Amino acid sequence: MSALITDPEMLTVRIAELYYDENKTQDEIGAILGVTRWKVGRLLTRAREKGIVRIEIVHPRARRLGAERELRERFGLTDAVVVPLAEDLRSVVAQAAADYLTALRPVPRTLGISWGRTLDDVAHHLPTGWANGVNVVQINGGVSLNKRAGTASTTAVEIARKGRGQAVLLPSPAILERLETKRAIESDRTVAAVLDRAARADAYLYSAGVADESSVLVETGYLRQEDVAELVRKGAVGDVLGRYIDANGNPVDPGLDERTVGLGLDELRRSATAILVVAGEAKHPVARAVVTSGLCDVVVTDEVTAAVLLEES
Amino acid sequence: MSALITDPEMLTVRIAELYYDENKTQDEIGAILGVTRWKVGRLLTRAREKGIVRIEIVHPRARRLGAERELRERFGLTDAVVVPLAEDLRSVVAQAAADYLTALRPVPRTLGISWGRTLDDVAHHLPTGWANGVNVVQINGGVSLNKRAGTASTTAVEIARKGRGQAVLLPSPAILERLETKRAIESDRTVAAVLDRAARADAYLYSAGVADESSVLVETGYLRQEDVAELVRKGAVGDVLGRYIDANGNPVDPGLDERTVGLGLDELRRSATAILVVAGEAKHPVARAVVTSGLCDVVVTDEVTAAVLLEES
DNA sequence: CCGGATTCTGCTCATATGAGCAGAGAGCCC
DNA sequence: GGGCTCTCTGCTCATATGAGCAGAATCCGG
Repeated sequence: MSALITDPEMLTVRIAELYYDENKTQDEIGAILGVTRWKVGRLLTRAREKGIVRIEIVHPRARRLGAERELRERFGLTDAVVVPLAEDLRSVVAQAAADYLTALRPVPRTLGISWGRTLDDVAHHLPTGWANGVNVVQINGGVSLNKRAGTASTTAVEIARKGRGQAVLLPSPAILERLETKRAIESDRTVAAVLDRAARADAYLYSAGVADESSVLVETGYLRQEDVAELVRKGAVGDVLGRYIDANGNPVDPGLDERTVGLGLDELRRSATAILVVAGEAKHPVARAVVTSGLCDVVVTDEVTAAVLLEES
Repeated sequence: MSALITDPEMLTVRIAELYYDENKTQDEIGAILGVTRWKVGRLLTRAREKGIVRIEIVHPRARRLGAERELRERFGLTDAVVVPLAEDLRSVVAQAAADYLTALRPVPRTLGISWGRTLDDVAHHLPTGWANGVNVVQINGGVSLNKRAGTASTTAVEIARKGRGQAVLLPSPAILERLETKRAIESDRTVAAVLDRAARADAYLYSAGVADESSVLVETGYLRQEDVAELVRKGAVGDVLGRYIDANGNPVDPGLDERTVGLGLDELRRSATAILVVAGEAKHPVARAVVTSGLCDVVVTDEVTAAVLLEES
């Protein structure tokens, strides 16, 4: 076992082996290899930096804290949650969002949510009793017309139930054909009350949609494929709360935006706790738009999306 | 960032993340997650044990110290070197053997070696100046008849040259047809002198051969395929220094063994520093025989072979 | 519901460890 | 060769950490 190692990298490796595999003390290692314990310590630090020693946390619910820190710093977010890649990515990200919501302090009295598959997943992953008396408010329309109508309302109801609180649904279409109709609906007492609560929510939890023919807004009949194609031509990268935005986070079609019912983008921007949940390659462009334009304060996503967001642009 | 985690495993994961990814102190982590620092420490230990935290040393010349320890303990070896799996396994193991020899203290004044591909590889990987004046003695015959005659002698010469010493070759066939001839050769002054030095070497470095038609002893014409097949039928698993052994490390054919020139197995067993270098699946049975029967004091091998050796038998 | 066993808790204290520093050495430009 | 910077070395010292312990909590078979 006595040894005098010549090659300095080899020395580092041997030290790492003795320290991490055999867990000897740095002092002992120094004695064995004939170097001072400080050198051992320094070499160990370098081994970790150079990646000779790789420390990995193996768990489906593990997070990528390095990426999270970078996201916070780069985009001035209050928080970021990045999960490692997995088979069922949507589910893992939804779980992470659920965990985040559960751990969120102060617990929001009123939580504004959008709807869609992602939000529904989050709802399913929330534990019963994640809060004790939250009011959940839908912040964008779409209940009635939606084929997935069931889902849209049950999402809110489920989140509320598990948080031992009430759900407040927004009884309105997502987009109206005429501006007058939209104004009229907005001024209806029931709708106005909901929108008012939505505007004053303590936190928002929402996802974003991709601007292509598969969009739910197309699927549900609010828009035709041609409309979306036209929006894309104008620079749309996706939608947030039913509102199509460009890469800078601005509405691509102000007229359309005017006819969309629900919380406005500026109101969302004004919030201190707007949580974006987004996963998957298709959503990279929207995610980038939302994060860079300050539409969210917290982002929950997967490591690939995080890496894309962090690419020098 | 504030959080109160319920699920205990989740807590462990979060702690591991904060400790290893963010390198916060256990104290800080305790404060963040609302647990005592001792609990943090204990959970961290468990995380490592349970494999939630995996620490890996990534380097071609890294070793598997856990397996090495087990080998030492199980078989009463003075030492063991186990290298991770790689493309060029033979080369990695040879490198490891070369490293081991270089680091061996006290430096042997006389080193006995066998010959073959493995030993040749080791010779190539030794650095010039690995020792300062070693005498290298061949411990088994085979020089003259061997097609690889060049290799056999150059191996010894190269090891000696790089150790700034002299090589002593054994000028004899490996196996003789008649016992009388063998006795006669052995009593020849030149041969006897070499065998004497071989018997008194400070350390031995050798490999082992597989008992099948591909054996060098067949290739070189000492044995016929039928002979090897017969030996296998009698229980041969491979050869050490040209001597065929069974799973218990005993000669399978005493008559044949008698006619084999070179260091005897008992002499090898008596040595305090007999280093076996062995790699690859084909050699698992011989490796097992050698290691379990006390023919070696040190084994240098790959992790798969090590795992096989450590299997409960 | 009870005792016994096992696990969990918070603690003390000795030890291991890294930050920071000043001097030594190596490389390098003139 | 002389001065310059940059890295490397061995050190002091404050701090982080784990072993070991005794009491608390929990589990479990009767």
